[in-house]
Amino acid sequence: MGTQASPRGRNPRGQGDRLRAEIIDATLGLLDELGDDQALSMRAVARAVGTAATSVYLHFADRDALVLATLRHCHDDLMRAADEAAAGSDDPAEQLRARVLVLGTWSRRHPGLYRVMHESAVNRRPETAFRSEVADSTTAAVRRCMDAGVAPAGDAQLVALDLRAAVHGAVALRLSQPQLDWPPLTAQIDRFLTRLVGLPAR
Amino acid sequence: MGTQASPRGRNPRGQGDRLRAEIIDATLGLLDELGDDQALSMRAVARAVGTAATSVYLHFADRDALVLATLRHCHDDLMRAADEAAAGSDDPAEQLRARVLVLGTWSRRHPGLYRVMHESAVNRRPETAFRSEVADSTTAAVRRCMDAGVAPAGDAQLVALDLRAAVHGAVALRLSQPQLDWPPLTAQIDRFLTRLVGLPAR
DNA sequence: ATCCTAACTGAACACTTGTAACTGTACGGC
DNA sequence: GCCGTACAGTTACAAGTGTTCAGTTAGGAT
Repeated sequence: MGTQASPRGRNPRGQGDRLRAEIIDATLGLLDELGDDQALSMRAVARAVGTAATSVYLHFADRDALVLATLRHCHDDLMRAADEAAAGSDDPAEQLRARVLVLGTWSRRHPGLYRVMHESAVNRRPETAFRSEVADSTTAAVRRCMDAGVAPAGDAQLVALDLRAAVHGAVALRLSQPQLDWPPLTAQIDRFLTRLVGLPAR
Repeated sequence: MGTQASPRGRNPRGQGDRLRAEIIDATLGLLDELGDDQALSMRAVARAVGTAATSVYLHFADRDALVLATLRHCHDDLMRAADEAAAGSDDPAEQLRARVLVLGTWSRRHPGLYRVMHESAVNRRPETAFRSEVADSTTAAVRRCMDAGVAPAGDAQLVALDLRAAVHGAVALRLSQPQLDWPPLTAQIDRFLTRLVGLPAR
């Protein structure tokens, strides 16, 4: 329980940011366990890092700032994963599929973090505008499919919204009731790609 | 702020359960405001009812029991609304549509409660098995569409799951970022009914 | 008028929380 | 040798939490 890290030594002069990185890292872990940003306590973060509770305030103004910074970190990681997955193919359809599947695999690897990113009250604050990047990249991928003719022409933004909603719903249902046994997510996502976007069946 | 109800008088002899109903009612209101069952405090409930904090324990063993009872109440209300809506038509397609639309309108009327019902950690407990009733009723409605020939035959359970996921996703996205302006939910649900279930376009 | 008991209350325990104010400590330059 | 400063820890406070326990009231039966 008392996941007290080894008594950390002080950082050398120029590297005061090292503690900052450790704090964000610990916060990522805690948020993933908790699945709720409101349940995160500064003291728990400090305990996990092995530092004094007040030392967190040297790098983050308050709890909200810490959560926000951590979620931004999280978001960048998710975006990078999506971009990397899409880079594996030249086919726009495969790129869209890869991009969407990343959401599924990422949510399985970091269930709590996925929940915090999508359900937390922080999303209602303007500082989390970065979240729209994921939406925009999906819309762009859908549009490329239409332009390439692998998907019927249409309102890319609306189609992308339908796809995002469906995929998020599929993921969210699985996260909220993990004790049930769900049919494979990948097949469900493929159905969404076929029926909502109009990609050819695999 | 101090939503202190009028100093309530004691209930007559046989009607001790009246306080129980008032407590559940207050809890419904608080959970809808908070959108998170972990943020609910027994003292806040007591304040809202206008009673002593300890009196809550006369009717509920602990906080979890109170939340569970409240969610069960909530669920019954949702099911009744869906059944009533479906009773308005004889066409299985219209019945399915009405049933699904109820989820949308209910979520708009009780955003916080919808979130608690779908996102709360209580869902991972076996006592919330009643949640599957909503899923089952949707599956049955889909199957009736297939049997009546208004939807192409197929795996009703799988189709219903796709539909539920999509609708829940559409609702959840809107709830988690209400500051964005979303296209109409009804039209989106109709697209889902057409493309995922195969109902004729309206 | 008495008593029983259902219905309810107040005070208290043993915490946890965010955060401000203060107090060190060791390293690099002088 | 000295000292400023970047980096950190200690102490403390006021507020809040779930829950328990020992009462206290009042309505109905005797």
